[in-house]
Amino acid sequence: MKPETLNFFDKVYEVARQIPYGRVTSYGAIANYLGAARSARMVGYAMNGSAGKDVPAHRVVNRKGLLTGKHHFEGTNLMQQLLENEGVVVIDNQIQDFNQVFWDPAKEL
DNA sequence: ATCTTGACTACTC
DNA sequence: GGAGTAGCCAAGA
Repeated sequence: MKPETLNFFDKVYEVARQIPYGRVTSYGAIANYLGAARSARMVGYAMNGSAGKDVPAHRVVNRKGLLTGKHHFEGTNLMQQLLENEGVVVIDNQIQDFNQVFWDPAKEL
């Protein structure tokens, strides 16, 4: 495995892992940071393999702050519970004050 | 190599 | 303004 040929997934994992506590980001933001702005779907897809890793996938949501991927978690409300536990207000799978808790890796990293 | 799929996003109606 | 359609890219079969 070549260093410069790091899998897209691995890059996503590294970025997602650096998401600060109590913050969230969007798939598109991560994809943009990786240089693949149009691969937002891939980011989410990558999260699919984040299970068992230190990747806080629950901090990654779509650009609307909606917990679209909550179904991929164990429980249906686990993702929301985790976010709320970090201080993020989530109501009905929708992150409140998304703009405030939003964390852009391309700008803050 | 071709086709399908997917935790997305943006544009249109 | 809610819902539908299309475009995108990368990975797996």
